[in-house]
Amino acid sequence: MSALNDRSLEYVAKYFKALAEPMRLKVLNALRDGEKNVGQLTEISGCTQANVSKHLSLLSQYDLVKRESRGNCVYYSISDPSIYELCELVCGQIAKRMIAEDEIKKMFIEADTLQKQHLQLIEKTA
Amino acid sequence: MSALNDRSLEYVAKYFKALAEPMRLKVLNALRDGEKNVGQLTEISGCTQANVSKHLSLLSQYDLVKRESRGNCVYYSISDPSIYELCELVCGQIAKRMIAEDEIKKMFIEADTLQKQHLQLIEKTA
DNA sequence: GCAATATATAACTATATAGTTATATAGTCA
DNA sequence: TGACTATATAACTATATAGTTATATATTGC
Repeated sequence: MSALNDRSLEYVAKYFKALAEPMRLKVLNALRDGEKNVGQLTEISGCTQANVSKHLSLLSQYDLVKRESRGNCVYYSISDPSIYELCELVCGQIAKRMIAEDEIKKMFIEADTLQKQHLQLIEKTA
Repeated sequence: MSALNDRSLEYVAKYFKALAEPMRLKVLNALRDGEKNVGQLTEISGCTQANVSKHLSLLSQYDLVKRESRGNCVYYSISDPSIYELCELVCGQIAKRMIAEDEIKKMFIEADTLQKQHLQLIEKTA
């Protein structure tokens, strides 16, 4: 990453872009416990078969998944488990942030409760 | 990543999306050796100041960069160096692939050379 | 206060792409 | 061969956003 030229940056960006889509992450997540065919992935993802096929085609283009047709089904599987490392790094980041958010939320709720109690107290004493 | 709900996937996807842009990667890359102000980043990136500002604002939103204004300049720096781990993982992937591509290219060039030699041979013997 | 500089933002255009429906393609089994 | 099932693709729409220009907002030094 020290002296990446524009072409390489372009390449890296495209790779990230392949992962920058909830539906594709859902598909990759579904493939964690082994290969699945398009029908299964369609069911899991909850969107149309056409859409799943399109996403799989893109993932396949970036070698994120392997394609193997057996019978009249096509089975997809993770081609390189290191993508999960990526996801875990990101999830780590996000977990940190969510915890922070939760703490902030709690503080707000506590503050809110305190304020309400305070107002009730004022009402009573009035 | 075992049981990520849709909201989390959305979150992860957005994080990747922040990294899925060549110009933003260029900026992050430029920040490897320490903080830089918007002017410097504009010069390095080779695009307009407005565009750099917009990208910085997005990176800032995802806590990928820290913002600090001193004087009438605003200095940005990497807020979490673990993003470089991400980039290195991706670069590793891409390096592998580029080597593979190069090998394929070589094979084509060799095949091409062979074919030309073959055709010349045919011409001569004809 | 006023000029000069640095950064952010608003408004806009152009482009990419996620999702849809409809259709094409390919394999299976009768 | 023909019906049936599974997958891929074409054509389209809607939406998001990268980049642009012009302008607003700070901050500094006079």
